[in-house]
Amino acid sequence: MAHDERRLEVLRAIVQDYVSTNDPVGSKALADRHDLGVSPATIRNDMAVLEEQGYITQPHTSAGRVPTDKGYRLFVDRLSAVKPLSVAERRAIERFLDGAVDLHDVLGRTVRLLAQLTRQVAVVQYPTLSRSAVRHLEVVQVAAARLMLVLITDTGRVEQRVVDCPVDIDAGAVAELRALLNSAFTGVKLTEAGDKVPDLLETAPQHLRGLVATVSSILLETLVEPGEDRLVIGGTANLARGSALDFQGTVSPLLEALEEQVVVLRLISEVEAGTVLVRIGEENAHEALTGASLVTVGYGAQDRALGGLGIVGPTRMDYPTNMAAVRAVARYVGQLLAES
Amino acid sequence: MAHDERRLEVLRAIVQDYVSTNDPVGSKALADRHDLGVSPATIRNDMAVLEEQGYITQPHTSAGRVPTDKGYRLFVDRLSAVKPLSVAERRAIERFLDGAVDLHDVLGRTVRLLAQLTRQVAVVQYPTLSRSAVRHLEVVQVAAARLMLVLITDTGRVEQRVVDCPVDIDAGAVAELRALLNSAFTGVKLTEAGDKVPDLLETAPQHLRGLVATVSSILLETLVEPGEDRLVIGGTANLARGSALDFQGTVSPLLEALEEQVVVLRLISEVEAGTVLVRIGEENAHEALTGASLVTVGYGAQDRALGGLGIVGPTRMDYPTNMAAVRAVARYVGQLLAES
DNA sequence: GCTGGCACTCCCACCGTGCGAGTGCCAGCA
DNA sequence: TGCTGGCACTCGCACGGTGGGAGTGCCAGC
Repeated sequence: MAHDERRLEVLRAIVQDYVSTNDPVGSKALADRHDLGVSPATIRNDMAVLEEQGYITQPHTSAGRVPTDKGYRLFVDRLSAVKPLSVAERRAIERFLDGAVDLHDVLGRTVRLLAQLTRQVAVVQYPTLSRSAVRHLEVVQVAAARLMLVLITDTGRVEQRVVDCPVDIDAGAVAELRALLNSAFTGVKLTEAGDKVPDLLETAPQHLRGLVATVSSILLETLVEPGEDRLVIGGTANLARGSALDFQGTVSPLLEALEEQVVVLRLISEVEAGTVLVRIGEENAHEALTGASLVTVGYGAQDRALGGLGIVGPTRMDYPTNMAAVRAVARYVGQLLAES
Repeated sequence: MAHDERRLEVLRAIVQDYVSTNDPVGSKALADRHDLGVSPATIRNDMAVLEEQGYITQPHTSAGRVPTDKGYRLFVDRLSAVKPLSVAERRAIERFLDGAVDLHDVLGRTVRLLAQLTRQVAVVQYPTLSRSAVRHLEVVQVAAARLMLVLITDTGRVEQRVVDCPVDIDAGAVAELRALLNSAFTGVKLTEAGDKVPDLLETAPQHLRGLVATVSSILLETLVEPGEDRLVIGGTANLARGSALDFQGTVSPLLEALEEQVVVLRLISEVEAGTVLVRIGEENAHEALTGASLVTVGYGAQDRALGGLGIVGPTRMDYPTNMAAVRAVARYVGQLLAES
């Protein structure tokens, strides 16, 4: 029916106006600013229906309407097209990310870029260890009975662990150990590293067995485990900035949740490369994220996501633009990392 | 003169009361809450003098007095003793930091601990590269003409750089290069690494010269340079929390400055191990830090500071307690890192 | 040099009010 | 049947006036 379409048009107009002005929007303002072809009175009727359906609400009688989470959801799913970035923005992305010297630097730049582009809090996950493979394992002797294990993955991550050994180790053993570990693990996915351990133990010369066992267990325990994933966060100033109003006065619970990392990590790792995922307000089970929206996407090669990135902001945000920015940045980062 | 002493006592009382209540403190309240042995009228006279000397000020007529930056300075320098930590707090420090698996983890825990202990924003610098020595240099082939250089320092830092080479490299060359670099640089301080390059180039076999030159220059350019220092920041939620009032409404400039890192890094690296440094309000040249105080200290072995750590908060903070916390944490972190 | 008393200042919280934006409903019209 | 203009009603909010209270400076007395 034509009615339904117009109602959706009204909802779209409400979302757009509310996002840009931050004021509850009334029927008259809508009629003025949009070519809906009907009078305010008609719009009022539509609004009443939309309200009954739960897409909009009014903060108090005789105020304008505000989209609900459900309203934003409908808007994102059916009423908006991802807005292409301007040439200037594309150029800014390139300029910002080019010249990065290492993974840490790439992700640091990415998070700043994303924060600047969207004026929201930006979040970037380090490439997941669980989807990475071993490129090289280095063993460095730190003290007589202490080794440092350095894992270099094919995604460019470098992780270190200190291993305490029961007995002193001589330099020759270190070299042997290094060779053994590399021949066993190089090229192996971290999730499958565990399967290689029995073989490794068998082929290891007698005098190294104990050492190899200790080292492998540390490797598996501390590196393969999920929860070892890292997050870079930036643009928190954007939270304190305008959107104090959007979070009923205080942003500190949200900041705490962000610093805690674990909640956001769980959400951000449920991504696919290329598909932008939007979670709105109450859809985020966690309490501190009620009232906030996440826009996330996986980055990496086409076939597999190395990790996720995205933004966190008030539910009242410009979804089309932000989705575009997140997607574009992820694409560019994916390319950049594929090269190295 | 006895007068002067009592005046200082009055100043101390003002600072203490103001810090704990956040209300401008009047003569009557002072007389009630402190045993100054004189009447409010006398205190008023002292206050008038203190105000004339610039130690306190009143927000408006008929309000109580508030310490100025100068007043806090005097308080910190002469009127306060660093408050020893409670046993529970000491135990909390140990419990919090024990079980850290690597440098990243240690510093992450440190920053959370410090933020929790002081209820301020905590800042921890990675051990400065300029004061570190090379423990090991690893060279990993990433592509035909691309190497990854991994630097492991004696302070536990691991840094990586990607090096693009003009020509393809075979595996043998990589091994030779690794051996050359390690024999030249292992044990050498990063600041002195430059001096070793001429020797290195001379002893390098003909066919590796070009490669060695490329790699060394990357090493020196990107790793020895200052500005490569890193910062971990935590507890920003504490900023948004109560102290919104302390920063004339908005904390976002301060958050921006923190994320920028460079300003704070400059301040935090001017530390000595063991000596707690306090910078109050206007003393911080940078605009965004006006209105904020920094309490910093170097951590590391007794003889040399590996890096700095500290807190950032409103000028209205509990200096004695925070100074104690910062010092205790630095000491503990120093010990922890000395072991590894 | 300290003290109590006193007059004065001035912020702030409180309150009542009018305005305006916005709504819902209704009768009329295409 | 659905859209429209009109109208009465609601209610939040900005606004201005006001009283109380906390705090001060000064002064005379001890």
